Amino acid sequence: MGLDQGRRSIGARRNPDSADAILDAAEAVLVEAGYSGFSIEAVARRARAGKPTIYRWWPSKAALLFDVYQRLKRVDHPDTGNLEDDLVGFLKSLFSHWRETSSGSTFRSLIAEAQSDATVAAVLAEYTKGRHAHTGQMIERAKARGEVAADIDSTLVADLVASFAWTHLLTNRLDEDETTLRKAVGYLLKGIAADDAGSVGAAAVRRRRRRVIARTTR
Amino acid sequence: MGLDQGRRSIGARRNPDSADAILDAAEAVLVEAGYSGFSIEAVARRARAGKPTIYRWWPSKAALLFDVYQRLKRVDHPDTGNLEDDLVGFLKSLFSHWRETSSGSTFRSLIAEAQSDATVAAVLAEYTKGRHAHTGQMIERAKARGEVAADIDSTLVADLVASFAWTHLLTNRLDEDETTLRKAVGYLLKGIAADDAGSVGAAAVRRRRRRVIARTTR
DNA sequence: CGCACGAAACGGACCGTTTCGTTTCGCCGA
DNA sequence: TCGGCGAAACGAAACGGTCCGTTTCGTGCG
Repeated sequence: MGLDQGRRSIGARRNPDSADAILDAAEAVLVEAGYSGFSIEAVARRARAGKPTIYRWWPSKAALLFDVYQRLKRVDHPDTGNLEDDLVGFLKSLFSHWRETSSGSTFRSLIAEAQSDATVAAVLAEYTKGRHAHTGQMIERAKARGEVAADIDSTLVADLVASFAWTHLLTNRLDEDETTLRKAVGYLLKGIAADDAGSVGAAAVRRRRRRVIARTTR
Repeated sequence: MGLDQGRRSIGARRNPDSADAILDAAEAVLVEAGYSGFSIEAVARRARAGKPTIYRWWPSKAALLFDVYQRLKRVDHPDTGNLEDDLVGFLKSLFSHWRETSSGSTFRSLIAEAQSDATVAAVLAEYTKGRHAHTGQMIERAKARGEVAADIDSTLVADLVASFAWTHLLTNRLDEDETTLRKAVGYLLKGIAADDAGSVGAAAVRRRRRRVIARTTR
């Protein structure tokens, strides 16, 4: 299910060039004019496309934003064998991706849009649920290694991590330095650590950690 | 400093009835039509007021929202002598206040508005900084009691708690049950606990806790 | 022919501002 | 103390402008 459900799919022969031009233009407008300047008319002007063409394929502004975001999305969910490094790495990757591509503004706009459109809110909720699953897996892996207590609610922990990320995005604090990130993750991690993995053992775990090639999710 | 800085202040004799009617109308419109239906024209119609009257006193939609919010704001920062209860109580109070008054929709709208208006973002940032101070004091009190480790960054912890609250507001999850709240707070708390206040000692602390009349901040 | 396209124009909503004529209120002089 | 005058805030209406989402047109391509 998605925001673009309204698109005609039977017998449609959409012009791919046109669609790309529109997505390119949407991205450009968002970067140059910001969310407040992001209108279908502006995108159409920029893409030298007609408004009906946009409306034919994207039922709403949010659907267009969503496609722009998904075209850009590329975030690491590292697997280093150590949860702290995994989480800090994930957040660093996410923040820099949000900062350095138009993906940050796009996602901010989507969240803002969701505040006035229940449909967008629903799609965004489902989407983030899927995202949380990836983070949850990082925590489950740590649980399997005995790094994290077995009775920990990994969904809730993933939610806490995501909350941290969202708030930093929304309040324009994506430039947070690694020290602060590590401190925040550290507080949380100590709170969910397995009882036999005290602060002494943690150093041992870190020494033991495998360096695994980061997995990149689409 | 505020969003309403533009108001005339010298020799102004604003009609208080009119101002109240406008704030009442703004609140009503927000509740009945939601953020997407919240327009200056709609508020003016509802208040049987002229648009210029609104623009005379509030330079922007956000300034009006901000005044509506501040008129409603009333959240407990409890002091029970136990940080977990303080934080859970604070969150419960905040969530129910957001849920049961128009204050939640108003704050959501403000956050959304901040995504497209840098001025609003700045004011909101300063406002939340002030709010965080209250939460920070709860943590500092716990630090003084020896409940929390001395080297903990209470600002960062307050930030984490606020992130949790914001995200729940923005994703329409203000109905979170106390168990989940307590679990989330618990994870964080164990992470920042003083070393000599292990999970065994925590129960003792809880038994020892003072029940203090909750302080209500404006 | 069928269909997607760009362009143009539609009615409608809201923006922020300007121009009206009216009402309210503070001040000041009688 | 009281009456009146002027300033200021008011509601209503209308302005030009932008954007909405839709409709209509002529064009071009398969």
